[in-house]
Amino acid sequence: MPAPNRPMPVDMLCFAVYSAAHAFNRAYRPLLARHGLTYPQYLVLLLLWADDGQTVSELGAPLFLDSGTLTPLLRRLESAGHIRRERDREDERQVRIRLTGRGRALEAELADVPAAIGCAVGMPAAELRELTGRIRELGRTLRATAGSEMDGDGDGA
Amino acid sequence: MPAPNRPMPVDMLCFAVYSAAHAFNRAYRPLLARHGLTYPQYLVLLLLWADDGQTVSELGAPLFLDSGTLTPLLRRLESAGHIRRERDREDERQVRIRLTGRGRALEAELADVPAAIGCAVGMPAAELRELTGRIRELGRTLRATAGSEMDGDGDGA
DNA sequence: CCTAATTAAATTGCGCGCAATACATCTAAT
DNA sequence: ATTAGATGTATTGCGCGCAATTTAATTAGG
Repeated sequence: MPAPNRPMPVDMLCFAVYSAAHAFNRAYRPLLARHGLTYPQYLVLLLLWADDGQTVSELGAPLFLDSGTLTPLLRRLESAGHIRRERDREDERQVRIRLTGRGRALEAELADVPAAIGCAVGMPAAELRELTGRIRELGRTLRATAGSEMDGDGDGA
Repeated sequence: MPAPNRPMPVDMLCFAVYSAAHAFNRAYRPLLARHGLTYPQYLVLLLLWADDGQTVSELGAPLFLDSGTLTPLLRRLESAGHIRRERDREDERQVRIRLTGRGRALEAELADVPAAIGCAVGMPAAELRELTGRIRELGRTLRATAGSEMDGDGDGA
């Protein structure tokens, strides 16, 4: 009889993605910790530096995060003095997130972070773009399939 | 003067990996939740099905997880009746993790999970292997660079 | 108008993931 | 044997991430 041929984490696409995500988190941690930031907080700041005054939902959409995650995260950014949160005058349901001077100043202080991470990745720009595109496409496919019950006969990623 | 040319999450490799990891988690969730399992718990069970009686450290090594994460996770698997935890007679520092009958039975009950995920990924086997290998290599590179201070001039992944 | 349905945030509860620390056991060196 | 160091787990504290629920504000319908 043939061996069970079980999928092992080390061989699985899902696990490669899972552990690479943790590896990125660990790479960012020392760079961001000296400013008291976490990686998800840094992502939110990137969005705000590009477009200040977004609502919680507008920030959550590109990050695929909801208010359950963002509300406490934003509260921490607020108590650290990086942002302010104010109800929208036009629609009081919404909360607009605005950078403080301190929050804006962080952009310059963290300007070298992308280069440091790029160095840690150690990949030519072209390959980096190509790999990023393939993983983004993977995410899109997974999100598209999610919710619909699955019982096909794929390869066990 | 040129635009600031800020890195945006949507364009970054780290974010593609981050959001793909969450997408996998969401894809696994409904498949595992009916058995009361989480994705990391499923990874541990995969290792145990292949080799029962491993120590906490032996389980943690391939997953890049330490006892701070595994101890409570294993306690939950134990109270769910899937595993037993017993101190090693030879070396009482170590804790050996052994499947119960219930834990072993889960392997058959979850046999269709890999296929369901493979279907959600929707990728030819050859491409799947190639992409898995590239992301694993990315993780290896990041872990190798982690710890050493970085201040090069990469591309901002 | 006034209600019903919708929408935006916030809240609650739980399970990671990890740094830092504590504790027990084992090993080595004297 | 005693002690010092190393090793394996456990504990504590904090910040996500997400499902489920709640609250408040807006919109739509009658």
